[in-house]
Amino acid sequence: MRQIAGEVGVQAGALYNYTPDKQSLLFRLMRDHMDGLLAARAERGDGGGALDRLEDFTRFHIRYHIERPNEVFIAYMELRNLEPENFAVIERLRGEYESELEGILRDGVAEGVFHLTDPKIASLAVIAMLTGVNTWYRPQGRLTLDDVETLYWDMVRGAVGAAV
Amino acid sequence: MRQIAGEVGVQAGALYNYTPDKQSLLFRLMRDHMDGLLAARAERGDGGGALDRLEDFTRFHIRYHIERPNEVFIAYMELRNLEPENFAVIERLRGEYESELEGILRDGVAEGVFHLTDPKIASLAVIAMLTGVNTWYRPQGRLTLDDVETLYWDMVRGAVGAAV
DNA sequence: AGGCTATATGAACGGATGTTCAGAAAAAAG
DNA sequence: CTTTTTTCTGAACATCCGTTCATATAGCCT
Repeated sequence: MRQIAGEVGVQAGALYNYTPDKQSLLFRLMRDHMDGLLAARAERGDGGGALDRLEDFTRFHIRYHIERPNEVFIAYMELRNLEPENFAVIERLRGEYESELEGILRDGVAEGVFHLTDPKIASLAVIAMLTGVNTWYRPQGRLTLDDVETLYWDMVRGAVGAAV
Repeated sequence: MRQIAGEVGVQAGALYNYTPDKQSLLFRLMRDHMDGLLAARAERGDGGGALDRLEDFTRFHIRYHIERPNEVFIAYMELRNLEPENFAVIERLRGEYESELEGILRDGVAEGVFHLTDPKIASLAVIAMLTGVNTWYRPQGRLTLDDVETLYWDMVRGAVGAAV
């Protein structure tokens, strides 16, 4: 708390005009992040075939997460510091987001364009793969964000068994 | 330290007969984990074509990590608590492991069995995907470890552009 | 200008942390 | 059994942490 206050340019006590305690601050940070993610995702049109929707999801996920490295870092590293009740809320939101992808995968299987025996597991695998970009991507690196999106889209398309 | 001592059944001070300080304890834990991982990996035969070697890597990675959830958890969550010098050592070991996979992918591209424009990125993507199993797998779940291995192998094979 | 509300300070609190160390206890060696 | 070595205890240390609160400051309204 003293560190946060320091970066804001204020004493630690002053923070308690804005949050009842540290746990609430962390929770609101993480819930706002998930709300923002779900809202931004909802803005994307969900029309078209499963293949197009999966490509859109892939590019969206990478871009949204890369643009918010701090939130993403906290969302993953501080999960264990949430009180059980707060943890449950965040996990539910995360589940909602995963269901978005799972729905696309199921539709694609139904369309016959994806070949997956377990869309639920596949959605977790794809999200893990995509979120992994945050651990190595550097804006000044050799790849543009567009390059990265395309590379990952190729891999995701293959992973779900879509034709080349 | 008091918590660790408690689980061992000893007072905190006694731990300092076995480690000079907390940082060394964490570092040794993580280095031993990486050493073990590399050693276990080295024991696997590296003969055969790239496709077989990739399948072996996939199954090996999932199984080795699932059998050591605590070490893996610490290896990921406590990275930021390593002093720079120690961090560099762990990162180098991790790089060694990633290079194993990258080598397989490069060989597969050379053989014409994989279709990847960037084997380095692909290796990171595959490892992220595989390690993700640790976040959801539960031994009493609906899938056996063998099921999981096979599901992921199907996805990995597709992701690297291998023929079905 | 004066009063009111919102916000900030700075010291203090109780408790947790990593670490040290003199002395007790336990184990090994003779 | 006695001595020596290894291991453990229990208290103490300095420092850090989240949080509270009386007091001071700042901004706004009339």
